[in-house]
Amino acid sequence: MQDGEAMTEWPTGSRDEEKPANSREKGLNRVLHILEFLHATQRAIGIGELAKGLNAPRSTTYTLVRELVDAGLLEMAGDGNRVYFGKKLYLYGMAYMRGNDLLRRGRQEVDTLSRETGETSELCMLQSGRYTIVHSSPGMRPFRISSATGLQIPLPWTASGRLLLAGLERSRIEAIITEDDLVLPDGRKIELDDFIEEIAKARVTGYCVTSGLVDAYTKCLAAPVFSAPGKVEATMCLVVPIDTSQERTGELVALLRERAARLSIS
Amino acid sequence: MQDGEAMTEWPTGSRDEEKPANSREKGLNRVLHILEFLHATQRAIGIGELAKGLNAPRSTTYTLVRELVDAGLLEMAGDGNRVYFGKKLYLYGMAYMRGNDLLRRGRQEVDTLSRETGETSELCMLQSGRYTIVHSSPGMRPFRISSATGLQIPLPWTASGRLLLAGLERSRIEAIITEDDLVLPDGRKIELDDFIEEIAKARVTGYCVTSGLVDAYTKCLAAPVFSAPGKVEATMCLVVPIDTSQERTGELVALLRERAARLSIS
DNA sequence: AGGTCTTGTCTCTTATAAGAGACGCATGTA
DNA sequence: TACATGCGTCTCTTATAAGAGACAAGACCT
Repeated sequence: MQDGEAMTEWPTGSRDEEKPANSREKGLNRVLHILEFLHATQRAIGIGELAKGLNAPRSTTYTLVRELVDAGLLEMAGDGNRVYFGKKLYLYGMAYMRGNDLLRRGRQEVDTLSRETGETSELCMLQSGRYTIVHSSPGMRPFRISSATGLQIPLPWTASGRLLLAGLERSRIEAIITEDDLVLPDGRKIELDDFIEEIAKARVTGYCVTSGLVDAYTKCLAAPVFSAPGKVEATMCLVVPIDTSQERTGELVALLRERAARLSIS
Repeated sequence: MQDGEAMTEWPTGSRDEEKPANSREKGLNRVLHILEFLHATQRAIGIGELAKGLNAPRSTTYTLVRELVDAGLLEMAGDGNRVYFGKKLYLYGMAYMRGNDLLRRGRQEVDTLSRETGETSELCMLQSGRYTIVHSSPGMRPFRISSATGLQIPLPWTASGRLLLAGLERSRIEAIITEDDLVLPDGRKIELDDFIEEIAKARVTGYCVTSGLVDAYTKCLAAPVFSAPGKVEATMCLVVPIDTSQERTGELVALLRERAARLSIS
C-alpha cells in the first residue's frame, strides 16, 4: 500500500530503478497510484486528501482526477467532492472475468465448497508478488472467519503462498519476498530457508496446511490449481478454526484437493 | 467503438475541443483508448494489431502496454503476445461493486426477477452518453434473448433510454444524442422531437414499453430506479418476445415497477 | 471580523515522455 | 535464396504535460 515512498529508503537489494531523486512523475504512474490508493482505502476520498496521501502535487491530482472521472474510471461520490472507482472499472472487471475460465469456474467452486463445508473458502492468486484473495465465500459459523476480495497479504503468512511459489527457483523467490514479508503479524520471524523448504514440501505433497500464522485462532488449508503441468496458477483454500480435529481437517483437505484438481483441467 | 477518429470530421456542433490537427497524444489518453478498445473487441489482441486499431504509434503502444502489464491492469494472454484485461481491473471492479449499494442490490433483484418470470432481465445505467447493460440475467426460453454485460447501445433504441433521460432539459438531451443514435438498426429514423416527447411521457407514466426497436422480435419493458426524488439513476428492464400478450405484459410491468421502486429507496 | 484551512481554477516553465524511425530477428512465401 | 511482413527493442528530438505557485471563494474557528 501507499508506503510513504518518499520517506523510506529502498529495501536493500530490491528493484534497481534509478531514482533521479527529485524528478517529475509520469501522469500514468500517478494514475496507477491513485487507483492503488483507492483500492487500499476502500472508500471515496476527497481530492485534496488523495493528493496528500500520494505525496502528489494538488494541481496535478485535480487534473488527473478530472480526466479519469470524464473517462468513467472514477466517479464523484454523492456529496460531490469525493472520488472512488467508477462504472467503467466495473465493466472492465466483468469483461476480465468473462474472458477468464479459471476465475469464472473458480468462483463457483469456491461458493459451492463453502456451502457444502460451512467453512470460509477462497480462491487465491499471485498478484504483483503478493498473495491475493480473488474471490471468497464466507462460512456458516456464528463468528465468521471472513476476508474481503482483493485483500493482499505477504506470501509467507499463508498456506497458499507456499503453493503459489512451488516450482520457482530460489532466486526468483528471493526476488519476490522482502524482509518484511517474513515477519508475522505477531512479530515472529520466519527463516527464508525454512520457508523455501516448506514450498518444496508443499510442491511434493500437493497441498499445504498452516496453523496460527496470520492470527492465533485459524488454520489454513490450501490446494493448488494448475494452468499447465507444474504451473500453479491459483489456489483454493479453506480457513477453519485452529482447533479443528485431525480427522475433519483430513476430510476437508481431501475435498479441497479434489475440487482444485477439477479446476486444473482447463 | 474506436470510431476511426482520424478519418471522420467532427459531428456538427459537438464537443468543441480544439484539435491541433497533428499533435502528440497524451499517454493517459492512449491508455484510456486501449482499455476501450479491449472492451470493444472482448478478447486478447496482439500489440501490433492494437496499435493499428488505435492509430497509435507502435513504439508508444509497446511502452504503454508494458507499463500496464507491470501494473497488472493488463495481462499477456496464454500464447504470450496478446494482451487483455488484467486481474487488477477485476479487483477494482469488485471494489466498485462492493461500494455501490444500488449495483449490488440491483444485481440481486435482476437475478430473482429473471428467475421468477423466466424472462431476460437487465439492470441498465447511463454511461458516457449511452445506454449500458450493467448486469443481465438470461431467461428460461428455449431460444434465449440475451445480451452481455457492458454492452452499450444508443439511448433512442431502448425503453430504458427514455427513462434514463427523464427530467433532463432538452438542451442536455440534444447534447447527448447524436444523429446516428436516432437511426435504428433497420434503417428507420426516429425524430428527435418524438423521442423527447416519449421521454416526457415515460417520466409521467413511470415506465416505458417499446416494441421492435433494436430488432423485430422483441419487446422491451423498463422501469426507473431513483437515487433521489426525480433523479433516475438506473433502470430495470425485461426483454420479452414481441408477441407477448397484453395481459402478461401488464403483469410483468407491474412486477417490474414494484421491484424498481424497491431498489429506489436507497 | 480577523486568522487559518481547504477547495477548485488558472498561468507559466522546463523536465520529460510521445513519437519517428532505424535495427535485428523471426516467419512465411514466391 | 531473396523479399516481404510482423514483432520487440532502442535512440534521439521536440512538443507538451507535470508541477510550482498564485488567486478567489468558502468553511470554520475563535
